[in-house]
Amino acid sequence: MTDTQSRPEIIPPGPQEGMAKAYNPQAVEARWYDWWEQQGYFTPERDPSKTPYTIIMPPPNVTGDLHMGHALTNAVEDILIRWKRMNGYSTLYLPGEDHAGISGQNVVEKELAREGKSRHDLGREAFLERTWEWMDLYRPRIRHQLRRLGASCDWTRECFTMDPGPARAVRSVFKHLYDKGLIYKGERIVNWCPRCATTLSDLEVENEEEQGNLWTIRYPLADNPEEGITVATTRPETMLGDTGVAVHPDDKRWQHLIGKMVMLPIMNRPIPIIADSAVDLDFGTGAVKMTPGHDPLDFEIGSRHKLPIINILNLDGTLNENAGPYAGQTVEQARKGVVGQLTREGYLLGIEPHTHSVPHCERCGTTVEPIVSDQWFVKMGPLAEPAIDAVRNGLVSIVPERFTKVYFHWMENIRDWPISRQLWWGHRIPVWYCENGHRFCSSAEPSSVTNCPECNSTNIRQDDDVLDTWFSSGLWPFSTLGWPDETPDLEYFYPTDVMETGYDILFFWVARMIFQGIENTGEVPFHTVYLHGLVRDDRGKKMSKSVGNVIDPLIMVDKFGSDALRLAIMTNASPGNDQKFSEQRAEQAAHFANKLWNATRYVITATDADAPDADAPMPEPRSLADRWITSRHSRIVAQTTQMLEDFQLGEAGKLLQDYVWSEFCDWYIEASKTALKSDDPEQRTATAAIARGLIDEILRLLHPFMPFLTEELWQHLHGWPSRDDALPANEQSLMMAAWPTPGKIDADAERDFGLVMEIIRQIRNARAEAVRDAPENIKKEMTGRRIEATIAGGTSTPMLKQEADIVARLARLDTAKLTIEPTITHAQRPERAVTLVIGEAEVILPLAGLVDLDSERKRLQSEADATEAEIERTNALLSNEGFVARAPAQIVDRERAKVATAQEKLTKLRERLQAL
RNA sequence: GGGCGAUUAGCUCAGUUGGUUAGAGCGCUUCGUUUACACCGAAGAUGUCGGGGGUUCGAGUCCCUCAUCGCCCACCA
Repeated sequence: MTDTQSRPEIIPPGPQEGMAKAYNPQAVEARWYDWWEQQGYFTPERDPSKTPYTIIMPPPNVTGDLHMGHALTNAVEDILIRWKRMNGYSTLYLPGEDHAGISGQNVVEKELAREGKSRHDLGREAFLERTWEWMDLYRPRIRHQLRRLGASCDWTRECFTMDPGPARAVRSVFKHLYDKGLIYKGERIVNWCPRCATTLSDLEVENEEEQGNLWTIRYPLADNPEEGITVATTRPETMLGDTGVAVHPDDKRWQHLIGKMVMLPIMNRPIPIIADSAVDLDFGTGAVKMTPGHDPLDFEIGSRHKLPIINILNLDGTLNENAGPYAGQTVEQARKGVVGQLTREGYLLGIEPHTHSVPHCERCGTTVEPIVSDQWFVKMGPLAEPAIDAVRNGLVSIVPERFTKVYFHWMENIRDWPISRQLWWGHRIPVWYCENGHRFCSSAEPSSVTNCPECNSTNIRQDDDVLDTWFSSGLWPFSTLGWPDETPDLEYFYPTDVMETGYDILFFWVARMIFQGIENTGEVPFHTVYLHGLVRDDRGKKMSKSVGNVIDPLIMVDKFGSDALRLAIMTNASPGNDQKFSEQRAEQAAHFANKLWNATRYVITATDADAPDADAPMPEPRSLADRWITSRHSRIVAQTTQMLEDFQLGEAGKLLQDYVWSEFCDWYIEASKTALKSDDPEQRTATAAIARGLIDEILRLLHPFMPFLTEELWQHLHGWPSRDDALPANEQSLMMAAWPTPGKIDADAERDFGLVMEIIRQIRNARAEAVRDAPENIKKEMTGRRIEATIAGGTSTPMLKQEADIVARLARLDTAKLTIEPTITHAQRPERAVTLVIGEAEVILPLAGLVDLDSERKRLQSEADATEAEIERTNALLSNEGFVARAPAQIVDRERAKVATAQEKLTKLRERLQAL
């Protein structure tokens, strides 16, 4: 158990010492969450002038701490919520917790077991009290963990599935479906977990392939023991409950025996041979023993032929009195005994190894036994149909789209849903029985139900069973908003917008919410289902407590910060796909957080003197670098927004991270340094304003991903610690700041600064190469030394002259000796120099003593060869008539331009080669 | 038995209407203490995009097929 209870001290926002030099996630994260909440930012107004945007949080089970799956779920949801909030929507992110039916009961039973007690020792009431104690202990833990993850949810609307509101919704829905005849009680074959002592739905059963045997047994005819029928079975002990043998009506081998009776060995009971086309001719002997009490198919065939049902199992999985001599034994013991006896008595004809799937309880792993039992069911046919239509008609869309098919397949083949559970913890079935044998359903508060409506008897008893936990979960999108009352919240926020959850509970939960929503509210509960994948360990294994490969998200938060964890978990996967997570991922994201901290800190301090009024609009960019980054920034804003709209959240995060690091930091900040030291005050203020304006927008763009860090940095940028508390509350926080809108694209600036970057890169490269190849003594001399250069810029000369300081600084050139000319004659070239041809520009680096003619010739030659190859390749493409005719003009033009540029480059390279 | 996904650099993975010479992070090599950041910067190496076939002017991207791995669904005893 982690120390997630201890809460870091809250440092209230307000006058501080100034911005810390080092990024400390713990200090940053402790500051903001409570403040946000106090400011009321999490609680949306039902403002009719605004558009609502609602996400109901999938309620975590109150059975333990949050795991990485929760961290992912809540990161995705919080990103969407924060993004929409910044776009002016009235956003509701409604938190809650789930009572978790079987799991909830199990954790408490386990705790009792450590005290040597069972729930029966306590009795129902005391046990429920004990369970509530557990819930009261764990719910605050979950709350605290969600807060640390930064989930900007509205705690004033928090719900628990067992709260009075949702409980009333459960009773109302039950009564509605009951009255409509869609809930019924009946004897059906169900999955029984002997350990949990309850029924399970098919979804709660996991089938596992197991190595077993196929036994063949001879059942003699009742009237002629010499003759018989041979059956094959994987579970010989169930023969004790056999009430027939089935063969296919067309089976030549057994046709003549149809209608005859066989004598069931051991039990000495005559049972009939029946014909049913559900029997597979090719499996085993073609004859199937019928155990309608303990096999789903046998139950089905048996009910067609009115075979008696014999239950041979007690509820704890041992055999009952119907098992004759084997009563009281476990299934395993009985199997051994039955096989032994059959062998001894000569009925066993053979054993062969056979793999078959064995059902296990999803929660405890115990082998599940099919038994016939009186249970409550929801009739699914009429409910499934509109739920299928809703998705087919696009009222609900599923992201990624491929899960739509999975949804259809399940819904179209759906079977009735067994909803009663033989547990104590959960919503008790709102049905009562009176002494006169009447049964009635009431949606009223159970303690107020006192009389039978038919005979007015007060001697009534409520059904002992509780409902499948997913029954209440299925109502979650509206039960949390006050349904069945027509509350203002329901009116305003429902239907909700996005249901975000793991693909593993598409059937359990999503499908059920869809049909419950449609049936009970007349509307789909949400328009979009976004499904994320599983978080696995670094080797791709599912994280599980028993394997011990679980990564605790709160430990990651302690180590690297919540912001880093969120960014890491988001950028590590694409929608619907599993991800492998390792601590290294979070560490990497923490590095980015640190980078952002330092970059912002630099921008603030470097521009403070020239900083414009924070509310002034961004000035027109003047310098090439300013124009370039402004244009690039515009593109990033547009792309990020588009990606978020397309639910490409991870891609959006990666794009931003990449932009900030390798464009804004690596190039723009470096380039801006010369402008910020410029003698021209106008240039200084313009660049200062742009740098501040862009970092402001960068923080906005990153805020949904990294809420704490960006808020802190943004506050610093906007004058905190001297923040004026008199400002309107919604102008004080980044989380309420407006989402950026893309500005103009400046293609010229992008191209021109691209040339500058390329010149710088190539000078750096040439220099590094020359130094690397130089003799030891010269290498020493050259290390760290600035060099001189001449740049011939063609028509780019004025632009390059303007950017000369940047080029010189970043390429480590000696500014005193950097000359920029439109052209350069061969006579002007130094003897021993490296020539770089970059676009229309030529760079001459007199790396005296480092380069000899031979190696320079070789270098130029290989570059010329490469350029020639490129021209050839492109020309081949352009001479392809199909390409020119059918490719978009834009693409063709680009190829043509490419040839022209390359041709020019080649000419220059050849000239230089000849001159050497 | 059906269905879905994956297969891209040494590792983990992006790559959504087919369009420059296929990208990122980590790792690796070399260099670097330039006043935001060594949790850093610069330069570099590594790919028959699982195999085969097809459609197309053009395929990692679309179609067919095969292989390997994984998942989901299913009443073959």
